[in-house]
Order: sequence, then structure tokens, then C-alpha cells
Amino acid sequence: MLKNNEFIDKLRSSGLRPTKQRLKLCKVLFNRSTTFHFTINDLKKQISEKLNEKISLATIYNTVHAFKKKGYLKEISINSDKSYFDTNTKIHHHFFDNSTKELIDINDNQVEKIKINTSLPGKKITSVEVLVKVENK
Amino acid sequence: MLKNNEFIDKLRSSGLRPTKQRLKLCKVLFNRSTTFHFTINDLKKQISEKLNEKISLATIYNTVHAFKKKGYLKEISINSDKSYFDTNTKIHHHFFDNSTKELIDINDNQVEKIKINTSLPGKKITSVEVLVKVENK
DNA sequence: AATATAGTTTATAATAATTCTAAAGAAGAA
DNA sequence: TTCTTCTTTAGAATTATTATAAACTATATT
Repeated sequence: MLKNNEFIDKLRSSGLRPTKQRLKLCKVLFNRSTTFHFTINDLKKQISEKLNEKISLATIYNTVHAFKKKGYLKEISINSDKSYFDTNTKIHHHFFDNSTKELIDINDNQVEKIKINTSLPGKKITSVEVLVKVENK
Repeated sequence: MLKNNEFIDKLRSSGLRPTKQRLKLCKVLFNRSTTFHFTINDLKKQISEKLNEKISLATIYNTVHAFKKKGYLKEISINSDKSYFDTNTKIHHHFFDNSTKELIDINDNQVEKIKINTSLPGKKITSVEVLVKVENK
């Protein structure tokens, strides 16, 4: 459980003003024991459920993108009508449950490290993502 | 280069009536030497450019989804505002060029086969996808 | 402490991909 | 031909996301 002051320092040190809204979002996003996989709508719901407050939708979008840019959140590649984000920003891979539309982390020891034996001229690799899709048996 | 009759047979054998629109789409999609990675908009453009004809947008969507369901097309997992499809339905992986927003096949010998040493209770794996994102150097 | 400024938040409108609808049209069977 | 079922279509509806521009606030400056 991080203190408010720690969030304030973290925000300030990355050039983001520690506003009320950002601090509330930090609480909801980062004050948890396990990683959080979410869509904007999931996040919005948790803000009202956990904090019993309201942050405008535009601010939620803005902040999530700001946090992603600063490396505090990661966007996960799924072809869905919605975007998915993850509070675990380390390189790791995912199950995507098509039945529940939920993301689940794959542990490092559960999937072999991927080796790419090629490159593209003039391009640099920015990420390597493995997505294992599952559904109910 | 497949003949029209071959498309007719293929469609009929999978329970799809061989309509003018579907045959035109077959021509654009499958009468090519290399695989085709496309968005609905790309496809629409090629219909007018290659065939100089027009198929309603709803039909393009309907047909692409019907072909996907029958296994003639594959949808690729990218978090983009648009959906991407691929005429190569074999298991293979992709580069996604964030600078040009293009998909490029990764050959089988260019990426190691991924081994998953885990499973989820009550779920079955439906696909394993590797996406390598690249951008201009 | 008051003031200036640059960064933020907000409600709302705009955008864009996709799906829905329901009527008209076409394919295949009888 | 006629009937039934499937398909196409234009346009409306839906939905996630981004843009806009005015009100607000954190912070630095005086």
C-alpha cells in the first residue's frame, strides 16, 4: 500500500502535476496486491465503486494515456472493440479468455522466451507479445 | 489463379451461396500470389481499384466475417481502431509496423515455436499469437 | 499573499469503425 | 413458375475514443 505522498513524488518526478484526479486514479490502479487488467470502462466502474467518486471520462482517458506514456501502464494487443491496459509493465505475456473477455498473466516460466531470428531493414523492434487465446471447454 | 468455377464450388461446399458479391470478393482476396493483410477499408479500396465496382460496406463486413467463420480468412490481434485480416490462415506470426500500420508475415523459421507449459482449468487454447511490433529507426 | 502561467479537467461535440434494421433482390428447390 | 430462404443494401444506431474550448488549479514569480 503506497502512501499518497509517494504517488505525489512519483507524479512530480515524471513531470505530471499531482492533481486530485490523478491521485485518485493512482489509488485505484496501483494500491492493490495483484496486477490489474482493465478497460477504460472497468476502471471507471472501480472509481465509483471503490472511491464512490466520479472522474470525467475524458480525464480517465487522458490519465491512462499519460501513465502509459510514462511507463506506469502497458497497453495489451487484442483485437477487441475496447483497449486493454495492464498495471504490470514488465515484459510478459497473456491469456485472453474469449468467454469472459478477461486477460490473465502468463508467468515467465510458463512460456518459453521467444527468439526472433530476423529483423526488418530500417525498423527497430519495440515489443514482442504473445497472446494465447482461450475459451470455455 | 483460381477460376470462377472453383470459387463457386468452394462457396457452395461450405454452405455459402455463390453470389456475385462473394465471387468478386474471392477474386480480390484470393487471386493473388502473396498473402494479403488488410483492413475493411483496404479491401473496399481494392474492390473499386481492381474491379472498378462497388459492393456495399455492409456486404463487405458480412462476407469477411462469413469467410473468417469458414476458415478462409484469419483475424489478427492488434490493438488498433480497425480490425486486420489475413488471407494466410496457417498458424504463423506477424510484424506490425507502427510507422506504416502494416502487417508483415514472420516466417516459421524466423521465430521459435512457442511452447506453453501451462493451461487454465475449464478452458481450452484456441490460438497462440506472436506479434512483434516495429517502428522506424 | 497576490498574480501570472502553463498544465488540467470537464461537459459536450465530433469522429470513425462496426453492427443493426428492415425492405428489396437473388438463389435454389419444388 | 412459385415459394422459401438467404443475401444485399442504404441508412440508422451503437460504441469507443478523441477533439474542443471554457473553467479550473497547481506552481512559480513577484
